[in-house]
Amino acid sequence: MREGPDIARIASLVGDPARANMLSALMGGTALTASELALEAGVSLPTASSHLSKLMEGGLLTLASQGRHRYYGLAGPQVAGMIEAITGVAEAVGPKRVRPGPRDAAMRVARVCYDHLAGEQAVAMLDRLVEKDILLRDDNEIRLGPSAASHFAAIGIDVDARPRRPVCRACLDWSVRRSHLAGTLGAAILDKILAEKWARREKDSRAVIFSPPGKAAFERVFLA
Amino acid sequence: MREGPDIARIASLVGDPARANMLSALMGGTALTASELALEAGVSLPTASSHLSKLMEGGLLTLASQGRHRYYGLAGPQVAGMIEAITGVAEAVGPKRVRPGPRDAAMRVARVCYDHLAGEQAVAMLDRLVEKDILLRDDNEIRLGPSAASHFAAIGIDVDARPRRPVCRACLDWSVRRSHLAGTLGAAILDKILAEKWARREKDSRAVIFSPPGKAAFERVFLA
DNA sequence: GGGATGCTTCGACAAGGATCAAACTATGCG
DNA sequence: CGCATAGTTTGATCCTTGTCGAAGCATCCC
Repeated sequence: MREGPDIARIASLVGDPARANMLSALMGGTALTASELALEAGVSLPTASSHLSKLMEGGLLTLASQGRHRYYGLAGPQVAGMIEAITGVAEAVGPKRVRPGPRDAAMRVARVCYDHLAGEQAVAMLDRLVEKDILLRDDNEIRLGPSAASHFAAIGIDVDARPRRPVCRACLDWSVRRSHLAGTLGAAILDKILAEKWARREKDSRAVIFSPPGKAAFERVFLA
Repeated sequence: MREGPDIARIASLVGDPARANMLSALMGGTALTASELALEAGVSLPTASSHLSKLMEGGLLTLASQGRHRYYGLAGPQVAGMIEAITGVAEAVGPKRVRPGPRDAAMRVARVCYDHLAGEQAVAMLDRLVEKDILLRDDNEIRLGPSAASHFAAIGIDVDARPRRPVCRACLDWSVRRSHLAGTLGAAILDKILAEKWARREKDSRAVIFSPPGKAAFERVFLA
């Protein structure tokens, strides 16, 4: 018999369809209320509430009360990474759709992963940043290269002013099956993409749609 | 309601304690028989068999029949990565022991991961072997370098005479969160460590305790 | 062939847990 | 204060699923 971290407990929390849907919905990065999550999961409000308290107790969610609204969000990037990993396996072993829908295709190109960018574009970006030695990659650990501070400062991102979370993190991409950039730097880059209106978020989806000029700008800055 | 990959299905497969124990047992990369897995999970053989067929149907395992033995193994590195991610979350949110016991500390330094060494020592060893180009690492794939055969022959390990399983494999370490060496070579190295009495196994635990001279010898051979 | 071993299937049972309606608490608004 | 909205708790129902004993296949060894 094995001892050690109770992985069955965590996995079974994700293993209920209603809870899985809630967690997927929260992968968009924005915190949601209990009723929104109930709708998202397709269950009644009491049922949703019960699930949410279980997820809270399991440490997978955080709660921010604002008046009579209670906003639930993912507990952190590690939880988001786990959901991505599970999604990847589900995608790989799941029934192959004969024809992936258009939204599906957009998701593969670029999507939000908790608070940063994922998908082909994101994987390409990390590759390029490592290739240019702006970031230094060692296994799953990513560090800033010597030129990182000045490089990101030039595009308005201050890599020093973000103390709490790790600046860089590798996050496995379920569609490409390689790593993309997470951490505060990943979050800051997504912020910039949206702030500059290079891309917009698809309503009710994690897909991120680049406009043609936005795509060009993004590639000039990050893939050049 | 969400559509997309059925993550609840996959997570619920991992979400049963018996199945979770089986999957943890398979994280070493060694394929195991149904009876071994039943023992590992602490359930009867019929129960184990039922779980195994579910895991197979879910695409999480592969099966290799050899005569009347049927060896179950993880379906691939992606599945292993998912287990690792779940383990990481479980570790993070799990009950914080007020004071990690001495055995816990020992486990972090060195432990058995089915048939090879894991923990800080093992991660350091793989790093060093790659640094010296004895092993060639490419993301999660590890191959023998040109000098590998002679290097290991010098310490009594024949890297050629082990056909069945892959010689090298990266195995993610849950305590260090980086890779260590699995595969037949990893197994052979652990054998040597125990045969030379550099270390002993703690009773009823996975911890591996080095004696002071044993530690020095290990470091001389593998970390120099 | 016959017996032993490894494993799966069948059948029955028990337990856990997901679900919702209804009642209850809390916050906001006028 | 009174009413509306957001959310949780309680209780009852029902169904899924994990569990093991016994029997059934398959493979190996003598």
